[in-house]
Amino acid sequence: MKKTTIHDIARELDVTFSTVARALNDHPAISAATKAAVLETAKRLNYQQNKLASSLRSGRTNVIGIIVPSLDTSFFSSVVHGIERVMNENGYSMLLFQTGESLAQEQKGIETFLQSRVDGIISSVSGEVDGKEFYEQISKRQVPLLFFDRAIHELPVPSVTIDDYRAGLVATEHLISQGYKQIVHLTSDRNLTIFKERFRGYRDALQRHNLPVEEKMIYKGKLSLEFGKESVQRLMDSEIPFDAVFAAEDYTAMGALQFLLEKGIKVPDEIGVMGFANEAFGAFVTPSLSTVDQQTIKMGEETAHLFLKLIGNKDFYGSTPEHIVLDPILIPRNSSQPL
Amino acid sequence: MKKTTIHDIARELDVTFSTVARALNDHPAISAATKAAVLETAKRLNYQQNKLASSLRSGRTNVIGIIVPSLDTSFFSSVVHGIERVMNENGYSMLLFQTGESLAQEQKGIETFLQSRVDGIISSVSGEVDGKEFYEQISKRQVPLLFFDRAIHELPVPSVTIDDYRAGLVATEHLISQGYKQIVHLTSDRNLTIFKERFRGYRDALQRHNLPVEEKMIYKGKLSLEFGKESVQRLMDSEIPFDAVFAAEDYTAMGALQFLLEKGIKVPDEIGVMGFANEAFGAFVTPSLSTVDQQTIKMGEETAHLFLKLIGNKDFYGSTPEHIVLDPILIPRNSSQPL
DNA sequence: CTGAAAGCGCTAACAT
DNA sequence: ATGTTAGCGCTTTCAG
Repeated sequence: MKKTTIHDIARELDVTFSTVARALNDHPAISAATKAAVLETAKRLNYQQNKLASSLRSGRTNVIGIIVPSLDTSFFSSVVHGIERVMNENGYSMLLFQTGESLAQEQKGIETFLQSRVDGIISSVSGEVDGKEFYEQISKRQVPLLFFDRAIHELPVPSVTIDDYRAGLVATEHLISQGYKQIVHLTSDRNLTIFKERFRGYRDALQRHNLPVEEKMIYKGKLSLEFGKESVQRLMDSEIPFDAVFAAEDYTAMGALQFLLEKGIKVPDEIGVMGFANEAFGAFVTPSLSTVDQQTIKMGEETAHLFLKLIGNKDFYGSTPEHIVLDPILIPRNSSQPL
Repeated sequence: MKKTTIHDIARELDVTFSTVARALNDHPAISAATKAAVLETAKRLNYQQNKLASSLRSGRTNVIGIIVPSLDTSFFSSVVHGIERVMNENGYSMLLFQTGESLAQEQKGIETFLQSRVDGIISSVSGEVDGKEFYEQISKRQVPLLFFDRAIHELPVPSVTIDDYRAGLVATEHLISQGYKQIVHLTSDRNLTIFKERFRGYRDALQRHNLPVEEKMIYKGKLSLEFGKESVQRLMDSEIPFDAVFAAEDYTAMGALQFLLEKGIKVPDEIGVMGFANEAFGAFVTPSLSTVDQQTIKMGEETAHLFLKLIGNKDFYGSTPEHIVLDPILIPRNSSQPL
């Protein structure tokens, strides 16, 4: 069963294929009668436009490429969910690529997208990317590029992020306002702006309230349940006094929380715990985990909307890039609020 | 800056474009010297193959389309994660489409994929699809199709699922083995095989152990935290005696669990609770939630492997479809195990 | 309102 | 080992 083309429809109706093409694209200069006939025949012959041919000729694919570290993370899958919904409503398809935080994969993804002639690329860069050269291969080709959450700030590229500095600040100030004074910070060892910003917020909050910022209170590692446990274990082993833990990610906070409870320490009365990301489990655990919400779906939607707005510009890289910064939402729960 | 094509490379090197094409595709009949020269020039001119042209001509896109209800669900995003990783390793790109459980969206996704000439479609059908006609538009076009998790069993299409019947059976038998005798089942009102199978397992487990299967113990609704709470509320209001709840999904189980705890009922001592899906929160809540793991990432990987295996066949629809059925893994935790 | 013709960038059969 | 040629199925100018 060969595939139906506009030539087949043309032959049936005894018109030329270019008339058929116009009818199918709802061209104004085609009579209603012809359009109806073409549409009917197309349906009857089970015609499906070949987008490859159409894109090759027109230079537009209506496809965008999305690069994320991993979909097996509620943060990214939720943002992608938001992006896809909006882009889809606006006639775009989405090619998806996971990097697994590897630079080689990121390179492969970009190349694939470029070769597929996507109309734009939306990326949240992996932890291994540093320097701007890497992503310049995209701007050199004049392919529209947007970052979300993890941006490369040296590059004049639009982005949608949350205010991680403010998030770190607000989270820490919340702990301080609850009476905690010796606050440990657990953060990532990856070289990512988001974590540096959260740390800056933590640091500034302490300073603002005349609390010391101490090396021994800051732990870096691979964010995870285990890292949270280990860190608290190490703190206790070295008998460093602390009365609260602010982790840059919820699983890590959860690890800390679990370890504390196992050791019979009362949370939040003796030690307060604060996470980051608003994972689903936070609301369900006991004590419920205080955290910061990143507005994931909104981030995706805003990213898509910004893309749609900018794609109209003839000169994407000529205009100064727009940066949308979403507000983090503090979600105080029981783990950080002693009576 | 016009894009470089094989013609540009050919001109530089004073060969024909077909020599360049061959060199680029590592054709055996091209001298090493020419290949090297072509590769060097390609790199220098920043050449990127145009996959649209190549696919249009060759009839293969190396793109597969994935249809899922929503990425904002840990189950689906996790499976997609597994599919993407494997397909990507094998040179495929992935177009992603979310249906939001809507038939109209599902239709749109299929059409887009067909028009994009994907090499295959992997789908987990939405709750609104019934009958096989819908998906026959794909088989009619001879485009390889695979189902995962939610399949249409009337269609001779390969699939990767878990044994939901067994899962329901094992989960219920576990409850029975723990001494529970009046087990409520909370399930979905959607017309999906997965839920019917879980129910069948529940029913058969009761019958096997000479326990009555009663209408009043079975609640159908939109699976969610709220539905879990409501159902338990209603049970208590109508004073129907029960000693365990088996929900077909973890959030629903969590709702039931929370409501019971709020009412001062001891879980698991007075009432046992069992969920389904092994959501992250289950391990963290108190009491920890017993559940059934669906091997999501493995499901994705198996789906991809099956696809890769079958795509080789010249006659996809000629051979009897292979069905891979994964074993559900019972994860007994505290919510179902009284001392 | 419709037709004719060119060409997007590549693959692949057929030559040489 | 390389060149020639003919499309893949469409969009888009230029004609009429």
